[in-house]
Amino acid sequence: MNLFADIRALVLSDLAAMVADGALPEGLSTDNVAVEPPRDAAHGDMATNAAMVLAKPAGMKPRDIAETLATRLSNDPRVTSAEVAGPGFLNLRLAPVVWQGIVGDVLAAGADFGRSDMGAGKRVNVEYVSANPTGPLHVGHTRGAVFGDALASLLAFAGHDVTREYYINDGGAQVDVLARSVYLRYLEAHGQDVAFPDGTYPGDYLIEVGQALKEKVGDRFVDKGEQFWLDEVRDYATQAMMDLIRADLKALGVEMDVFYSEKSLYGTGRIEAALDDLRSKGLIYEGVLEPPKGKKPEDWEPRKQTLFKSTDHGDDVDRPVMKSDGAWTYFAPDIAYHYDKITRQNPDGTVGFDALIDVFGADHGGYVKRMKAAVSALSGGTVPLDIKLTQLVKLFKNGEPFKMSKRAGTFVTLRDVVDQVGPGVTRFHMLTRKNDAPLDFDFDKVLEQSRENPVFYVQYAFARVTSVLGKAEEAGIAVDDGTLAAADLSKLDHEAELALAAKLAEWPRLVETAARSNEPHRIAFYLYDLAGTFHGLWNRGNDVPSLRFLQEGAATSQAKIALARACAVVIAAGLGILGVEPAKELR
RNA sequence: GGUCGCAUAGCUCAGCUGGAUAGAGCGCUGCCCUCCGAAGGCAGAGGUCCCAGGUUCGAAUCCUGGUGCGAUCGCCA
Repeated sequence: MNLFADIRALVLSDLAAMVADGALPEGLSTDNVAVEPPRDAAHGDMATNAAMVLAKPAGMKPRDIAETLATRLSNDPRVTSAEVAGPGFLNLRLAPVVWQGIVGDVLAAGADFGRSDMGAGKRVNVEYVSANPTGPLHVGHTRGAVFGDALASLLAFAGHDVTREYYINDGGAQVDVLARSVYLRYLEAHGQDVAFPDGTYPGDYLIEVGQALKEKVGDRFVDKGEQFWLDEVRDYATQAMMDLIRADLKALGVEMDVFYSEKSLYGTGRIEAALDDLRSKGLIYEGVLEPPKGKKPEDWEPRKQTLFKSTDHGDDVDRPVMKSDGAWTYFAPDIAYHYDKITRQNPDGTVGFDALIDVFGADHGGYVKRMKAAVSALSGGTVPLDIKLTQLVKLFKNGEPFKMSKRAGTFVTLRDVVDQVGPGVTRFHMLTRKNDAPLDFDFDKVLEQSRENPVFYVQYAFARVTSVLGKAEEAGIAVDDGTLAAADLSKLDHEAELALAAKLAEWPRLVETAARSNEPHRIAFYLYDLAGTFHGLWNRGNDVPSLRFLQEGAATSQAKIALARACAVVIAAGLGILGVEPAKELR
């Protein structure tokens, strides 16, 4: 199904034949032989570097290898020409029937076109969002949520067995702060005048939580010491916040497989177990850390702490797992959590995951090395952990920067964004940048209907196809996918039509490269590119009537419409990975 | 000071894990609708891929050292 892989296989089999003939020495590695689309389409449809890769180990001139290989490749019916170019590139041109076949392939496979078994069922855990349960999700979380979700879908599409997971930070001091803040709102609900001192959360979203708490417990906690209510209020508040966050995620179309509680690690011996594992490897010790180089913190003083020897696994300094007062640092439960990911008993009897991915905000960048060190140590280096950082989202309104301030109550929540522009636009736009590049989000521009706006441009292509299908049906032409797949695709003989089919042929390959690098944004860019090619063909129909999708005869129409429909199928598949609903019409 | 990330056209950004003459959108210049598929399309100008070395058939891409911007740096998660 992946045309590039097919042609690569052809190249490899011809190389093997050359070895059998004595035209090449035995034992050459062909791992680096690539078959790729050439950067410049004028060079042909595909190019291979085989001759250049093999020249040195074979002790031969690249052009000599290329000449022989070219002759062999030309014998394949799919190849219409094979030319040696430059230092030893081999440029291939493929027969129209190959491209026409792609259209049939797409229609036959439908939404599964491009699905890959590259992942070979490997179990991958993608952890994302993991926002503190202290309030609604804001824009920053939104980007992480969109990115993680699209990445998870991408990996699943590429043949991985994916688990989407959210780590609830319900064990640290911040949920105590939450509890105290809710308690204040609770007193307020009882008619008391309350002030919110520094270190509490004054957000309005807690008002109704305080109200609800009042309805639940009455005046039982009023004017009582913290020891009487903290645990219960904390549990109640955390629960309420997680409900809020779940609803936020749902509004965005994100659904997690697992919510994992940090709190569940405490008092159950699981943190101790994880650290024992490290201790047994000689990686836990008591010690005093050096002060940070350069500017010394004002209040720095040497302290003896329990440390994890993360420097043995690539970190720069060892990291504390226990504070000087004997309490765990935040790092300790994180270690235990990742230990759980590695050793977890799965329902199907397997243990743990083959690979872990964490999606963090950029402000957690300093945390990457120690987390990788921990996973490397715990798994004995067998489970790779990739950590993707998502950069800042800069908000704009009408081109003007939109300042956020938690204190002034002008911070923008996920709900604000989704309610204003919709989940689809939000998701697509958030994926129009690499994860490690800052992202501009302009509330007005993302809704603009122009080529400048990739979301619109891609949706518009899909809508145009839908419109063509509708017109065809009105004209009495059958356009169901089965009929279209069986159409006489040899009628697609124009260079512009074949170019569009060739663009479709890139999709399976793109899925694999995007998945390999954990970069879902590539899907968005591809879709924009594909939409551009489609719109280009559509517009050439203005000047060249034979390029229009609706033609006089039903048979010709069906062939042309098959191409359009194939575009729509791939667009829908791509949007599906991004979590965006294709639009049948635009208003 | 350490660490991580980023640096590509006037602007915003891609660049398919090392390939050929580095791409797209916006902006700019010039074309294309009395109607039939123009919320669009075609063509053109525009580049020291931050700098200096290195690796090799070949570097925007990999390595080393710089420069600039951002994030972060032991009892906050």
